[in-house]
Amino acid sequence: MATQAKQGNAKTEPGRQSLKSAATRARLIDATIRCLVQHGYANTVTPMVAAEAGLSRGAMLHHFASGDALIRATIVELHERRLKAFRRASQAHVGDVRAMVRDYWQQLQKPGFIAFQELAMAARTDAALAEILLPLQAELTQKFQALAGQLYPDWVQEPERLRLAMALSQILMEGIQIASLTGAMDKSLIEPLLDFLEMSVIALRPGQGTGMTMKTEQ
Amino acid sequence: MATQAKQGNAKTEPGRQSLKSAATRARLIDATIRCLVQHGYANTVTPMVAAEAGLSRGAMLHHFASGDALIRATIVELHERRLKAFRRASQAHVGDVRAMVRDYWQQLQKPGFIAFQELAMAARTDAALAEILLPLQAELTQKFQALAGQLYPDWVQEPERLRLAMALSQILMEGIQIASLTGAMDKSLIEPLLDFLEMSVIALRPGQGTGMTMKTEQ
DNA sequence: ATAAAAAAGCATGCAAGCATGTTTTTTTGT
DNA sequence: ACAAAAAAACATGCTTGCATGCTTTTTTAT
Repeated sequence: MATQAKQGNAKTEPGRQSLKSAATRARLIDATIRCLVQHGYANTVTPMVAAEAGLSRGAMLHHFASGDALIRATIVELHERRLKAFRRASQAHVGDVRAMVRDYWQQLQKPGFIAFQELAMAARTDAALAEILLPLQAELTQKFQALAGQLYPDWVQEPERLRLAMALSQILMEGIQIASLTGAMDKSLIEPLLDFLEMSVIALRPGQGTGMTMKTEQ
Repeated sequence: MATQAKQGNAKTEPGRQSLKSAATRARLIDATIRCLVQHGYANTVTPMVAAEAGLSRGAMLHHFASGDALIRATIVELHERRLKAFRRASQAHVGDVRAMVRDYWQQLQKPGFIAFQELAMAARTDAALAEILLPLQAELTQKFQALAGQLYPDWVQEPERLRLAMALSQILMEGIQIASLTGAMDKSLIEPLLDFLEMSVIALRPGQGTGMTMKTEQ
C-alpha cells in the first residue's frame, strides 16, 4: 500500500512527474511522525497531520483512503528506518561494543523512536495496530539476533549469554529513554548507566567467567 | 482539587451516612484504573468508566465535576499505592537484594503500574497531566533514594554507586515490563535479565571493587 | 504536433457519530 | 420534608469519512 505502483509503463520506469505523488505521501508520513512526537498518538488527528504537511484534508484522504491507512504506512516507514539504521550501525563498528552502544543510543534520540514508542503503547490496547506492529517487532528481534551472531562468531558458542547481552542492551537503553521522556528518571544518571551497560556487555562476552569481571579492556 | 474536601464538619469526623460517597468515589477510581489497563488512556472515556463502575454518567459527574478531576484523583491514588507498596517492600526484606528485586518486580505486574505508565506516556504531550505527574515522580525518586540510604548505611559512603544501583534496578525492571507489554521482547528473557540484575546490584555494593565481581553471595 | 480526452492531484463543504459538561428531574436515605 | 445521590435530557464541539468541483498533468488521436 505504501509503494503502490503508479501505472508502471514498460517503457520509462521512472514514474515521470507523478513521482510527485510519492513525494506528497512521504511528506504526509513525515508529518505524521512529527505529530506523533509532538502531540502523541491519541492527539494525532487527521486535520492536524494535513496542516502539518501543508495540505488540505481532502488531499490527504486522496493519498491515504483513511487515517488508519496513513498510520499503517507510517509504521512501515518507521520499521524500515529502524532496520536500515540497525544494519548500518552494526556493520560500521564490528566488535566495538562501546561504539555500538553509543550508536544505538543515538538512534533512540531521533524522533523515530518516540513515534514508534507511541505506536507501541497504543498497540497494547488497539488490536488493529497490534496486528501490524507485533509481526514487525518480532522480525526486528530476529534480525537483531541473527546479525549479532554473525558479527560475533565466537559468541555463538554461548547463545544464552549472547541473547542476554542483546536483550540487556536493548531493554536498558530503551528503558532509559522512556524514563527520561516521562520524567521518571534524573538525566544525570544516563551516562553512568550507559557506562555500566558497556561494562556489562563486555563482561558477558565469551571467556570472561560465569559472572562478571572488571576490565577496562577493548 | 483531587481530594476535594467533602464539606468537612468540625464535629463528628466520621462522615456519617455519606461515607457511602467515599465508597462510590473509590469505586470510580478503581473503574478508571481498570479502564486504563484494558483500553489505554486515550480510549478511557467517561461513559466507559461510569459503565465499568456500574453507575450512570450523571452520577459519576456528581462525584467528580469533570473527567479531568477523576484522572487527577486516580493519579493521586496510584501514587499513594506506589509509596505504600514501596515502603512495605523495603521494610520487609532489609538487605536482601534478591527479595527486593523480586518484590519490586511483583509490583510491576499489578494493574497499577500499567495504569501509571499509560498516564506517564500521556503526560509527555499533555501539559495538564505533566503538571500533576512530574512532581509526584520526583517525590517518589527522592523517597526511593532516601530510604535506600537508610536501609544500606554502609552504601552511603559511595553514593554514586548507590544511585546507580537504584536507577539500574528501577529502569531495567520497568523497561522489561514495558517491552513485554508492547511485544518488543521475548518473555523467556525475563528471568535471565532479572538474575543478571541481581548480580549487578550485588556487585555494586561497597567493597566489591571498582567494577564487578562474580559472587553468589548475599 | 496539437487539441481533445482521461486521469490524477488537490481543495471545500456536508452529514453522522461521539465525547464532554451543564442542567433538570427522579430516587434514596435520614 | 429535606438534602444528597443517581439518572436522564440537553446543547456544544470535534473528528471522521464521503461527495462534489476545480486545476494540472499525462495520454490518446487526428
